[in-house]
Amino acid sequence: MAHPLRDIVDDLTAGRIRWRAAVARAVRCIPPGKVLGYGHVATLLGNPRAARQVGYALAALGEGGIAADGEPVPWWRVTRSDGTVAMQGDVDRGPTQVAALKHEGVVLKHGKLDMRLFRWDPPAF
DNA sequence: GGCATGACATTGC
DNA sequence: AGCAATGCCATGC
Repeated sequence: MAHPLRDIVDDLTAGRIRWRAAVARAVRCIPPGKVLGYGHVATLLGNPRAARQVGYALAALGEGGIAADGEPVPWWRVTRSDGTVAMQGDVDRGPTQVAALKHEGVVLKHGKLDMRLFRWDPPAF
């Protein structure tokens, strides 16, 4: 397993894991201080058009971002491709995500973050 | 299998 | 820049 992402994609395509489980594992690969767009995650998993389903998978996370496997997921490192944060209108999750990002050094200017600067460059595989 | 539901992306105003 | 209309597809009923 040279690259964790490769294993995830393999498990997904082989039908060993569900889509949302693949999303959870992929998001865990994002290092602190970096972010990825929903579409980026979908692309990594081999389904470029399933951006919306990435959001759906994250929405299915339990309290505290705990996935079905019991492990936490750094869901706050996933933003919209234009650099805005989803659910900003949400009194709970919106501010929480912004605060978590800021804690890792990801600053937002005018409600947006610079994707050119903070987007994670995944290892090729 | 059909139908509704979305933490999105893209395009066209 | 901002907004509406469309396309998308995993999940659950």
